[in-house]
Amino acid sequence: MIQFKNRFSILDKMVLNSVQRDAVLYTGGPELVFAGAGTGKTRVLTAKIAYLIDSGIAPGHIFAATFTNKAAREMRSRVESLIGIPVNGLWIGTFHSLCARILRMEGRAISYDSAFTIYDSDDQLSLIKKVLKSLDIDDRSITARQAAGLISRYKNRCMTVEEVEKMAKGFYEQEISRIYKQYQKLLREQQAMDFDDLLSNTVFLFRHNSELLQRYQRLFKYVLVDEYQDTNTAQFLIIKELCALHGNIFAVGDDDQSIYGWRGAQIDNILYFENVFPNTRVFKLEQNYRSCRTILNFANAVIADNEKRTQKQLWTERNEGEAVQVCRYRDDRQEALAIAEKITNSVKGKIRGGDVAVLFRTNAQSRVFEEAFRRSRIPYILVGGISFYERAEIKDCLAYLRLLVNPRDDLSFDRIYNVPARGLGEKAREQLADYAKKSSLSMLQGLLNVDVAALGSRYQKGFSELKSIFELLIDLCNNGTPVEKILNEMLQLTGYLDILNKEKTEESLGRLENVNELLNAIAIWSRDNPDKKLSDFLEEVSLVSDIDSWEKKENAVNLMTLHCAKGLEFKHVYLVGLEDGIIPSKQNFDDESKIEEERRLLYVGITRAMEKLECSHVDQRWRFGVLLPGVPSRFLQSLPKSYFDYKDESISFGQINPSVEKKAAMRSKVSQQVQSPSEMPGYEDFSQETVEFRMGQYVRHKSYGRGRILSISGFGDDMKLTVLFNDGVRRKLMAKFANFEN
DNA sequence: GGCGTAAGACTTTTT
DNA sequence: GTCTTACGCC
Repeated sequence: MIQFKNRFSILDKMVLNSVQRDAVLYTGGPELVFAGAGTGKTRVLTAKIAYLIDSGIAPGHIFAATFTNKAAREMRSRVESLIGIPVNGLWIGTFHSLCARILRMEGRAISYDSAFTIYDSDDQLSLIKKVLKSLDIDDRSITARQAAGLISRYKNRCMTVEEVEKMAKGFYEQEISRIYKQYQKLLREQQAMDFDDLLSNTVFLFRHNSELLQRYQRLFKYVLVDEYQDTNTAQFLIIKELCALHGNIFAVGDDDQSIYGWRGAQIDNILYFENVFPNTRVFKLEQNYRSCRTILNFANAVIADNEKRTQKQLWTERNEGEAVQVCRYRDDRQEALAIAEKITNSVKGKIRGGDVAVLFRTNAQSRVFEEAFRRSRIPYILVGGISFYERAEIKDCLAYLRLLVNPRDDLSFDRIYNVPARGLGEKAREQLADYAKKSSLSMLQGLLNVDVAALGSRYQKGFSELKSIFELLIDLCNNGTPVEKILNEMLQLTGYLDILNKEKTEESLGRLENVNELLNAIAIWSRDNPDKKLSDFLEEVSLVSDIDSWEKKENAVNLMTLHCAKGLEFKHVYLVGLEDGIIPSKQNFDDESKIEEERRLLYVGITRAMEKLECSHVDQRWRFGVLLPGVPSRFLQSLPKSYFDYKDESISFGQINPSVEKKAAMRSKVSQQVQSPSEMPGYEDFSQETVEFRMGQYVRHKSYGRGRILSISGFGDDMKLTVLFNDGVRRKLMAKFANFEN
């Protein structure tokens, strides 16, 4: 029995309302906290952990699952500042990272050793493509993507290969089950797990090793779960097993913010929580501290249209606030330009760029905004898109490092055996693969074992080069050489750096910079984590999300998807592209439960706003290079007009919204400080380059001479220019390295 | 076996 | 409009 004393010492440090306080203090078994948007969910969760530790439960006995690493990091540091001591042993992190930790220690029970590799979705897709080829399945009948989706669904429900095999009906399902079987076999052989495996393998591990399960049941005296509405079946099973003995589960969530159904999340987990955990005590946090009344009413009205939800109504003591605006624009370009202008006017007042967010349904929508912001010289941060660790050159580097930790990772071997090119192609690979298969070795193990001459004289040079590189790197690794030194050595030995250096195209310079950035990141990481190993670094890298590295910058406007925005708040929010087919997404038209999820997504977006909310839709939108017509989202159309002010801005040509302009002009006159963009504070935050290029512009390059810009593509750091030089050669340059002379 | 060009697909959201 | 893949030439 746990003794709870010092009841109030910790609580006194936190300002909690009475429901929050009751939720924190309750320790009588299963507990479910419905925490509406902005009702202080994180505060309660943090207080709960601090309270448990203060009551005598060692941090190492607490298991707390959050939705992002960022949330985990923040929560850990808040708990530490509350109780005043470090909580090193605390198990806090995403489900994926917590499971990875368990699997690294216990994987032997399911034939995985502690050095297994984590495959991201790209790797997963590559491996499935390989499987399709080996099973001779035409990728026009089943695409790798489809197979990946279905396999992921099986795994999310913790269905084993055998179970799927048994229930597969019809040709299609049987084919998928064949793919699943072969895919799992390859993963096992290569000692690799995909994201779903981290969860499902943990379930399988517990399922087949009751002693081990009991050990963890005793270890974790308290289980806390954030964002419970977004848990999938595998996560649910893990939780259920872990608290089967004591029932000490504390789940926090909001069914109205369940937006990951497409990833296997079961909203039923939260809705039927009380059926699964008997004698559950339910708390409902309904007082919202974030948004003003107009916004909250708007949000309540939108979500009220959903059938499948628990009854609740957010309320606030905050002021009425400005009316919610719904704007109609002519097309997405006008939408972006108009919003850029509105933001420009806002930042002339007391609003900073960092207080503002533009939220959209799909990543593709960010482009027009980037363009408009560049034009208006508004600093911005784009969250998501192609992440650093997905870039080809970074994945090459990581593949080398992965192989040093796990030599059985054939997928990584495939990636790099001829990178940089050393004359080894498909034929060469087959030679080595034959040998490896005969000797039951992985590709790299085979290479290290084989007499290279036996693989054919044509490939001897390439293979012996690769072999000696790895022999050297493995030596360094065994000597405990710092990771950045190993990577640096790899870059030198393989000639990767030389090739990039020689190439001198502006694109290669970009790649070079990325590689250097990786070296720096590793060096910093090693310094901060002196007792961690290369394998730890690789794991952290595999499990980072886009939002994990996001930091609010004072002056930079935030651009992100609605999914990314969950859990965040901004003074001003622009919800853009509210058209039927975008939100709700066309692909979810068929199913009412999916429509409800889309409505929740909109609800999540709305409830991010504190003071000002503008929703917008356009008549026409550029997609795939053509203009497509659009109608306002059904979610807007079903709303009584009393909840918002409607503005048709599609009719205004040229200068947009003169009334806003006039007001802003008046305000700046009063305050006597008109800021030109270049004097904007924190302008150095503006990573997006200050130089602007136009099509047709004449430029002079230090080595290529004079030329004319033919086309511009991409934005920010990725902006590329196609320039026709006077020597008649067309060259593609990275704008940020172009360094033109005047 | 490497490199360039052309056709095709593609956009939901992400640990 | 952009990215990936396939194919043909060197």
